[in-house]
Amino acid sequence: MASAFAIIAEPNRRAILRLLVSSQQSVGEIERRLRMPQPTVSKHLRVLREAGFVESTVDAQRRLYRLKPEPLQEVEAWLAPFRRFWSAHVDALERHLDRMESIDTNEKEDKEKTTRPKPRT
Amino acid sequence: MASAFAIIAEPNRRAILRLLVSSQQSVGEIERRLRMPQPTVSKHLRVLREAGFVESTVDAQRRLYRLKPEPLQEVEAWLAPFRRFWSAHVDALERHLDRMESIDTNEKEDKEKTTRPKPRT
DNA sequence: CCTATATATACCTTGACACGTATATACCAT
DNA sequence: ATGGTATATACGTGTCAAGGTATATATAGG
Repeated sequence: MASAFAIIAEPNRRAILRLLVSSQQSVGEIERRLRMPQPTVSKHLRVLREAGFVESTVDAQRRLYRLKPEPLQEVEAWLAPFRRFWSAHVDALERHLDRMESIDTNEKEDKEKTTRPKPRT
Repeated sequence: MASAFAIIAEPNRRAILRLLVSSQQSVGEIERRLRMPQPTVSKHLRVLREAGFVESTVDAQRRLYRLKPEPLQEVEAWLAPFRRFWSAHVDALERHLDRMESIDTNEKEDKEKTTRPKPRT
């Protein structure tokens, strides 16, 4: 059984979860809104369902999927101890998110220029 | 460039991050505390460093790694919209349990059709 | 310089997984 | 039953990441 973290590592699954925050959706609605092939949607929904992120009810031929809270609360719980730590660095987040927004789809692979050693103490 | 979610999908990396919450650690300390082979530690630290989760400073032959807040704050930011849903869900659950309290041992099959999807084009 | 210690990287193998295409199943209507 | 719609699954394929082992780099001390 995969951890909640592995489940939300997949961008399409995160998109589905975000979409379901507002309200439950049928597979077709998800497919249309996220412009994702139907088998892809169904397969990701299956993963999400088996991991407890969503549940479904039948409505004629449709299946309506909606969120279940537990797995994301597990992530939340893991994240909790870090909050004390980063409360001192709030302003740094906005700069970081701005950078992420502008870079976004950029894929850059750097060779070995990692950390410049600097004497400490 | 992998997203923060992909980075924390790996259990060993989450363990390293948890360990660094308390204070900065050298590679050897991480290796010993988590009982993880040294190349494994170094490789995960490299991934964490390139993703901005940690930074290092040199102390003689040692490298001391410490947390950086931004990527986990990004996760936190993504998680935020779900928190409203959780509280709503808890409320709904309580109302539901109140209803079930009077009905008690009834089997429940829900067939609500709240959203009526339109046929596709 | 030589050795020991601490950390990083290279190479290989293996397994997981995401995607596309095709097909199967379920349900409704005529 | 037939056809149409909605969703699920099976299969083949390519990619990518994690682990293990061996080795390379850096630094301290004699």
